[in-house]
Amino acid sequence: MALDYLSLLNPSQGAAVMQTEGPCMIIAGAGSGKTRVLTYRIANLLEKGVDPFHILALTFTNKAAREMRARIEKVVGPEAKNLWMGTFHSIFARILRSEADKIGFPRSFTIYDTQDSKTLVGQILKELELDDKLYKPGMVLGRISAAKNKLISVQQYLNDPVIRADDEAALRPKIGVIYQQYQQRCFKAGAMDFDDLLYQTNVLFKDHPDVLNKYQNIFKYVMVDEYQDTNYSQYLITRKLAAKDRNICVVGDDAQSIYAFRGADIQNILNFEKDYPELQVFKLEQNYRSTKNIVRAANSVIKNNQAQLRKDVFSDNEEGTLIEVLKAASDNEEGKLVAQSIYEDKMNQHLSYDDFAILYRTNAQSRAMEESLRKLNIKYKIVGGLSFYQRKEIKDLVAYLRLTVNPNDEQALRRVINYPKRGIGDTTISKLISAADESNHTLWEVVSNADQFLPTRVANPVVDFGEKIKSYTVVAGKDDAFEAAKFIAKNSGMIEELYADKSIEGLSRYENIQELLNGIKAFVEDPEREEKSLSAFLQDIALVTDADTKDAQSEDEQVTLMTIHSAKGLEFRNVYIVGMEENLFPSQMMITSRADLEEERRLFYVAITRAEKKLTLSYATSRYQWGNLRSCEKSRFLDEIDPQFVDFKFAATPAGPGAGDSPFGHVFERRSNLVPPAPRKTVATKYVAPSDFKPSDTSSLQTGQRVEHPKFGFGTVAKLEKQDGTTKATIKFEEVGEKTLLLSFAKLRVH
DNA sequence: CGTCCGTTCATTTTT
DNA sequence: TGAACGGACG
Repeated sequence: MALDYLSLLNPSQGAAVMQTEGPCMIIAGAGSGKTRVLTYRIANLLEKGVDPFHILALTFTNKAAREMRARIEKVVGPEAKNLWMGTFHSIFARILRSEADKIGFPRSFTIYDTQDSKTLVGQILKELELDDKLYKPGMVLGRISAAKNKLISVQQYLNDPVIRADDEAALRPKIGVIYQQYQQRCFKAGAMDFDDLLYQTNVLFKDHPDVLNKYQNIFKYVMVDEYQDTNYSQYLITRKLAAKDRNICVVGDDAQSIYAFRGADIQNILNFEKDYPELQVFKLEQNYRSTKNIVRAANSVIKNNQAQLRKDVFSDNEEGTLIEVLKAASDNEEGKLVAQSIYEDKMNQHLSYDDFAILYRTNAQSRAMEESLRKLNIKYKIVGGLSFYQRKEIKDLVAYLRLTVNPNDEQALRRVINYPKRGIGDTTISKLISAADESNHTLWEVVSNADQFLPTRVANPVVDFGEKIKSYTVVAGKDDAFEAAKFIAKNSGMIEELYADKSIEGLSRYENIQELLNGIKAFVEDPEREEKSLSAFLQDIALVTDADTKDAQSEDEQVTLMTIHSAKGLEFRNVYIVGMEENLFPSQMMITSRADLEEERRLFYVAITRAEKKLTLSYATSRYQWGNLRSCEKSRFLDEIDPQFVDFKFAATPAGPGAGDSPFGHVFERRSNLVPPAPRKTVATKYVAPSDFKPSDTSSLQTGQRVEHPKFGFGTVAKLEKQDGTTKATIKFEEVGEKTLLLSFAKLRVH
């Protein structure tokens, strides 16, 4: 039974859904039902008899891919499972795995996350003894990443006179050499970073036309979501894949391109027509999300941009309330006004805190907001903090798992070679590294043959460590991911180490490990998974760095706080955009060039169009920045909004004596009824060492003895361990809990 | 081998 | 302002 698409869609949506053959571009304004169109378009293809295995749909986030798959499944049923649908990175990681041997990588290659990459760059900088004032890992990695996204190989980078001149002008002539080292080290470690997943796919398709041909035949229909955010590398992949059948459909909105700083090239969407002269263009211009006022205000802002595709977004929704502008004397007061406004709106209009979002340009702005929300007892959540997989303890265990699957993974090896402590110090590690360098072996090869490089005494723990990892590899070869991970967590000593730590943070670290293990269990027990190996699990999580994993578990209603960037694609009933100040939004670093300023403006456009019913903008006339108070001017963007959509009444300068623009005045009066009860002074009974403190001889110290420490106070000896000639004492202190001290250093008085 | 303390540095970041 | 990192020191 054929679906009656046209009754479910407006005319332009319907036309885009029906046009299944040939190149096609859908310009989808904010809130115009883009996902709906993509969903039905794929459903339509399937209904016409196209095999789901022949359809490739690329997104930028896992969340987007998951949501779309779910929606398609609702329309067409379980067939949707067979679609090639996922993020660029996950789809091509999958392809690279099966073709890895063609480009010289192991099938089980590791994916380095940004932190691994940064650490590796840092290590290379150290080894090359470069000036750390000039060469910052983040900055260097940025250059390397930009090069890869433009498909500039190491050789091209080294030979290009323009690049060379650029780097030399910036007094950083060694970037090319670092790039070369970096790629070599990744290759040796059997690792790819995020950019490599796309870069190496291009290499694969370029050097192996037969492979390209194979995938051209598989992917008869290619679809790309958020096309305005593609970089050159992604652009070329899609162009190559679609070269044969030319059934490529891209969806995007040039007005929402906000990732140029990460290599996204807005020209990809502006020039799409040049690649495909027979292109069909559809414009989705009706906004179903926001009120007329919000949509029109957004339009009035974006029309200040020159580089854009013509479109006319409109709304048939109610007029709605005017946009409110709040003016505050300081960042703290801004927080107060926003929190207050949220509280009042919630109460007066019977809303849930889930209906509210506070958006800001920089993460640092969240602090003032959080404080004010807490004072009013408003629950909130911050999107985009460090995700589960970035926590130290999780990265530690994952490093063990990575090492088990790919022992050459240098970053994982260095992370856990002495964690938990097993007597392999920094000196030993440096020796191993230089041995690896000189003998042209991988670090792992040197570690597993450490007795050939080091004197036996120091080599022993290293060899033991190597044996341990080898035994893990064996376990992972026969058990599923859960059994293997459980074994490794226990055997490595991590569980014990974390369990011993009874502090609050220690407890939560222990729980996080349990949660990771639970996650692996769920992975293994998922009936739809074919591969249940450790390797499969690692592939799965390497690209799920996002906090988007599970969000459904939010118990209480809460206000959402996030950067504008992370708000893209989301919508909220009431939205607050805070920090509308020059040099903050637009950012100071973006006001020098027209292109950059236009990107900031698009960012503002994205922010405005998140709101369904009510939009509030706020700014402060002074703000703490890097420790000192600076005065601020309101953002030029405020003046770009057509004033007929704005209500400035709350931004008016308060009347009355002493008010004016002074940061004080009316601010003080407000403060009085908001000030929380002063925090009770916690008088800590701090131990102070007596002036006559003299350490005693501890060579004959016994377990159970009572001792005194100049800093920690009184305690009892719980454990004594002799190791390599030194003695470690674990002492239970009355004030500060358990501490492990080296007797040779600790000043103890025996009682 | 750890801990403490001083120095340094601060956009945005789907993967 | 504050967090994150590296070197000195017990």
